[in-house]
Amino acid sequence: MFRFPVSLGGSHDNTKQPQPSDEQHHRAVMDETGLNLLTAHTGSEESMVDDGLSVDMEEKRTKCENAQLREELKKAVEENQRLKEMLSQTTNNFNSLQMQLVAVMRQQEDHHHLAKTESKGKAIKPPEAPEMVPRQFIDLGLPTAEASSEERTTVRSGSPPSPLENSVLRQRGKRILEIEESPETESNGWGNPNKVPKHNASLSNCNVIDQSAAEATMRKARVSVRDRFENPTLVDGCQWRKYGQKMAKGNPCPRAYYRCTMAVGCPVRKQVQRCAEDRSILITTYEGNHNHPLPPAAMSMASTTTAAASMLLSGSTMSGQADGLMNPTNLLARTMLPCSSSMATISASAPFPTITLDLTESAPNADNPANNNPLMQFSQRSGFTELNQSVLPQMMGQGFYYNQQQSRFSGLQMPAQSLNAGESVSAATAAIAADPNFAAALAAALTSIISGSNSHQNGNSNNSNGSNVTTSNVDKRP
DNA sequence: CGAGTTTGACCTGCGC
DNA sequence: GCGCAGGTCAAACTCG
Repeated sequence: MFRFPVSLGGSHDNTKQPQPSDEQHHRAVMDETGLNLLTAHTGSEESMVDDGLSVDMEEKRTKCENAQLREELKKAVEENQRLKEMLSQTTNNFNSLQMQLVAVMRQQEDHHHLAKTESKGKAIKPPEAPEMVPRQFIDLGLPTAEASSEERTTVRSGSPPSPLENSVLRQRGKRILEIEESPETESNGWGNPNKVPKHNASLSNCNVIDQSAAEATMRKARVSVRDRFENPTLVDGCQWRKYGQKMAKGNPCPRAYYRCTMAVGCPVRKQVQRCAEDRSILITTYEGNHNHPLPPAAMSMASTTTAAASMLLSGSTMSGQADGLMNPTNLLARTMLPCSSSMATISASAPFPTITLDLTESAPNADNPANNNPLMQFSQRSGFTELNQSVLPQMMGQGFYYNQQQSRFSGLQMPAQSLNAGESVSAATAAIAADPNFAAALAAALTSIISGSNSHQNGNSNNSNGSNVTTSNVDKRP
């Protein structure tokens, strides 16, 4: 069984182990805001006031502290060892899955080639249905009716290949992605969304228009996070570069604009502004999806915000696609809502659909750092077991990079209140399977858990790992 | 010297 | 059409 005991709740750690990055976090907060915010007291150093104890007493205390530190170190080493084992096992599973994928793709390719060869003898070739399996699984580009997978890849706007995609292509001997920077991409890469070429609308292909609209919608969807700026959760682990600052109307504090610089062409931007009413509150608004894997430190926030964005969109687009249960974002749409009344609000009146995650309010169990992360809250509030508490956040954080690109829009219209644990687990399994990295290992683990603990499972076939490879082809890519 | 920040100018959308 | 506000660009500047 796979267990991921790593807490992704931002930089919080249940074990309260020494965190040398705390100071960096706070400095980063200050840098990020560009607002010269004061940093909070970072040290946990205790008062060293002489209380009159004798030297012996102090020595005893020092020894005691040393023992405690050694104990913590020992625990950390054990934890590290466990993580290493898990990593190697996961890597093995990933490799095997990848090999299977390549085999399937080669089969498909051969089949396709064969069909083409046969059709060459005929004057008119009947329209072919797109190859669904490979694209659904690996092609993160927007599917068009006539574009081949290679074409779709090149159309993509400035997004570097995913590791999986790249590796597959490497194995196919095609390094397409290295030459994918089209002139349009160059000119638009960072381009102002407002500067999206208008001639696009004149393209004859309606799909292109739909895609543009879909992209625009997704691009405009925002997730706003309110948090006190001393909360390191806001330091999301990504690298940001400030590209502008502006005074916003109605707020004496300037708004700073940042873009993600962790990968060339990453479309994610964020705005940081202090709350006008309470200047100790930072409002960070994220926009867009990362096109690169995120560092662990960034997983928590990124998964939270992108999940919220996806939730927002899946609830607003109402596409009615049949892939609802296969979409991990729907899982969040279904799981976050029931518990999000106090921490997440959706604004329909805003210029762009925006969901606000308010992390300033402490949860009842305030001593639990996980409460700062809505996803953690979800996993706890929804009655998930230890498995879910450990696996789900990890899976979400790890998987969203791919998941966002595979299924942007989905149409799950299931009332949030109807969610039950069984469905959650089913959806969780689907979500896991949508992530190429962890599909094999985690889906197997979850399935075994489900079959063991959820005898009342409703028998929904969507929860099985077998069908997950054919995830939605509704959307797919920024 | 390169990377990041600052800041005024510019562009675009929207309401009137 | 005009003005306003939000958002972005890019040259100048700063910093390590």
